[in-house]
Amino acid sequence: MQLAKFNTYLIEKGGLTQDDLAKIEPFIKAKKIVKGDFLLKQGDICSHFFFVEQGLLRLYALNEDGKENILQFATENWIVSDRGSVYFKEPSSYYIDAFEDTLVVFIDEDFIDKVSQVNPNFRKKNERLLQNHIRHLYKRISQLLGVSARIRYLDFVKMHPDIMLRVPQWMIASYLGITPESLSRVRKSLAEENFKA
Amino acid sequence: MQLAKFNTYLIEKGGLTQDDLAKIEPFIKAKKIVKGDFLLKQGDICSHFFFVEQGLLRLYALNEDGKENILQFATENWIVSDRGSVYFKEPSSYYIDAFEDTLVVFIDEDFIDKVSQVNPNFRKKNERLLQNHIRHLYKRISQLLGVSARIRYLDFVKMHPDIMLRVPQWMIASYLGITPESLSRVRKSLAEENFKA
DNA sequence: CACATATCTTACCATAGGTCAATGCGTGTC
DNA sequence: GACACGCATTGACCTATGGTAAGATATGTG
Repeated sequence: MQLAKFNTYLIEKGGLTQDDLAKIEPFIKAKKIVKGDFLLKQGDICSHFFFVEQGLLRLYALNEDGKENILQFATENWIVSDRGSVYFKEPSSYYIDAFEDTLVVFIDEDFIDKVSQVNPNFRKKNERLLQNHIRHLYKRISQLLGVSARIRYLDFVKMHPDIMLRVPQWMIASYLGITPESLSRVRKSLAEENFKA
Repeated sequence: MQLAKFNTYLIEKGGLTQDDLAKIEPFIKAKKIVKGDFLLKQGDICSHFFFVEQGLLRLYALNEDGKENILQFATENWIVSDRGSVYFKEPSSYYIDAFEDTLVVFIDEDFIDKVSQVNPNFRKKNERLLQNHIRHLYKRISQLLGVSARIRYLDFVKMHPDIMLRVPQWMIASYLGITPESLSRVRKSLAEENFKA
């Protein structure tokens, strides 16, 4: 299986060398999953981090009325998981499924330990990635706390133009925390303003 | 300066021994700050993680109309910071200030490296703490996406009864993403229901 | 005590966004 | 072409929450 992106990721973000890569190659497990397949369901204990080599995954929760709240999209080079569930072996509250046929690299805690043995810098690099992830989550919370749906949408378009093109609008609405109808209205009002201007 | 809680934290959460503690003691910097003091302002580069030995800090953003959005409270045994700013040396978008007189332990990147040299397990433990933190942030996002103000409030009361008693209601409203007036109404309606029941 | 300041509540109205139902539109299938 | 399906839009109406302004309450300070 060709895992060009995962290898590049390990080199650029994880600080590994080509030599290191050769050593850890045996530990790498990847699998092709098809659109609609689940990698995690509510109640399961999440066993892996999932790196997207090619395709598109989504992480979401269901609220009491059965409505999906999309917490994250993961396209190429993204890692998605219920990290809490992996680390603390607790049942997850979330679902992860594939919205496109997706080539996924399965990363377990063990893998991180092994890579760290091969290259001790890896743990520190990994820590930086986590800190960066936390930063993004803060930004998202900050937006949800104090920013209108309209602006959140504009921000999403700017930040994730690629995802815009790959998922239906109702998923973006779910990610933004509004209904598809509301998003449609926001888009209409934006379009009208652009026309006037 | 007595740092009983920080020491306990390093032992219990960081996996250090008493011996380790003795070795790193010289690197520990703590400082008493008074109510109203800032540890971080928008535009600054955040230089430390802040461990609260005693007192109460808050992390917040200002939106365009100058309204505060409180991202996090930190009471005893909590660490708060703009981690992105620390790690990537970028200007912060946030403020951190003290709402009570607070004894703060200043932790820099260097400190983490030093402790890791003394006890190599520390880095891995630290990673777990980060993953746990991420889990909480996901929970918060999930709530903001799909849960009413009323339920978010009830959840806050259950999760943080201590903070309830130490900060004014308008700060809790800010943390929940609503106005103080709305929170007042939520509380009223809850009170009425309890009276009926 | 008189006063100032901060917080919380209440009442009234405004608005963003939700709900429901109908319609339209594009694509795939037979 | 005819139909079904998933998605997006629209309109009418509803609800939660926001905005404003006025009191009420509490606490501190001279």
